[in-house]
Amino acid sequence: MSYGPRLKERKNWGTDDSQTPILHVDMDAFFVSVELLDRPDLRGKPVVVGGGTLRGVVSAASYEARQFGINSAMPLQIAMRRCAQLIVLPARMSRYRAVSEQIMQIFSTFTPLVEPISIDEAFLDVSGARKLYGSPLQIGALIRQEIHQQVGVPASVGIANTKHLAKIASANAKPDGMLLISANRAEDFLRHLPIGALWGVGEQTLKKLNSRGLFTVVDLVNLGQASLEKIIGKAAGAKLYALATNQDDRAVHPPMVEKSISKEETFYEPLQTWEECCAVLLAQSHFIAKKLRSQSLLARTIAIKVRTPDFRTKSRSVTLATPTALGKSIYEVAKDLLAQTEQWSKGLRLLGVRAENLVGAERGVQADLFTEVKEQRAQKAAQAVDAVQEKFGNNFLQLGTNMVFPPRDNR
DNA sequence: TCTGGGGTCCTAGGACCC
DNA sequence: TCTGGGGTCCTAGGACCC
Repeated sequence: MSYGPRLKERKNWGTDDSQTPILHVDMDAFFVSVELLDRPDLRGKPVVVGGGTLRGVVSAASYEARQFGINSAMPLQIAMRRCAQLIVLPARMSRYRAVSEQIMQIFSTFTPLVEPISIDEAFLDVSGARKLYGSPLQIGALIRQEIHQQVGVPASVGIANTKHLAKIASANAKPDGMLLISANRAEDFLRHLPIGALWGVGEQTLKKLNSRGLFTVVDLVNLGQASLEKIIGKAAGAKLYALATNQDDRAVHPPMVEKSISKEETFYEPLQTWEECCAVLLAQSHFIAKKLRSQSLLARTIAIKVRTPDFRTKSRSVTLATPTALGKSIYEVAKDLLAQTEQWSKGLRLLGVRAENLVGAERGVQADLFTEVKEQRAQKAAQAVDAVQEKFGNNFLQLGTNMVFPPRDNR
């Protein structure tokens, strides 16, 4: 594979980059690319990174794997069926995060206006970098070069006058390319795209629009905003119409604070008993509490999510009088919510907890923290009991209010 | 073919207040 | 007593993105 600056030749959407200050930089098959850094022997082979269990899905697929019809979000079982020699690697998130930080660091040497939108992509506004580094096109080429030399993974760059178009441009530049869409060619470029290429159009929206004979962006433009709003709702309609006509004045800005924190797990064997469910909720509640405190946040609303073996999903939530960042409080609330659903008795394929309505922690957090320390001691005690139990058999033990039972793996 | 986990945003109905 | 209208908050569920 060849790296370095190169402009996609297959389509020419202008060479005038004077009005296109927005770059969207997107790594190609990021997780796989990072794995290949550590496993060069796997280059050129069909490789995917995917969830560790049989219920997992493909997180990233090498271009060789894609030739077998394998895509991200595809169930692993199907992917393996499509390609017998498929190499499946488990995800190593901490490694990907480290590489991601390295890449974001490179971005920040070109402009302070960097907005990461996931682990492997970001928007950059380079309007202020012209004098130092050249035109957007030149900056795009430099960024690709830097990422290649310093990190060694391929990156694609889209350059346009709006965020939305820059994002679509980078998608069209893949793999390992760069695409500029000049401002005066923007609407022309959009018109020919299938509706599904627009950001925010998923399977459901596409089905709705296709069933009404709408297939390309120009169909949406001709339909008009009012009619579109009637089909897919007011907010979604207005948004989609704006994108279809390249009206997108969102600025590139540094990331906002998180609005929710959640932890959920899917179980190969559905959870069957109340005790199992509670144990999962307890661990998840503590995980969330820790994360809340590390960001000095309190949750006003606690929600749980359950999914039954027939893939039906339910949620329950409650808003507290006093916001909390305390594992025990979150757990108690989550347990009550679970009791309300009565879904757990049917067996749970998925169970999760979410903290929403986050507010900055001010006074009163100290007391919470102290309680948490006591709680950690209690957990250590519980672990000790677990150890004893592992030695002496599978009878349930009662310890204070915590039901202790053998870990899943032992059954 | 059988569907992860982390998020964001929107809708619609009901409660409540003035 | 038999019933308005606007605003805000809460809850459940759905669509979407990476």
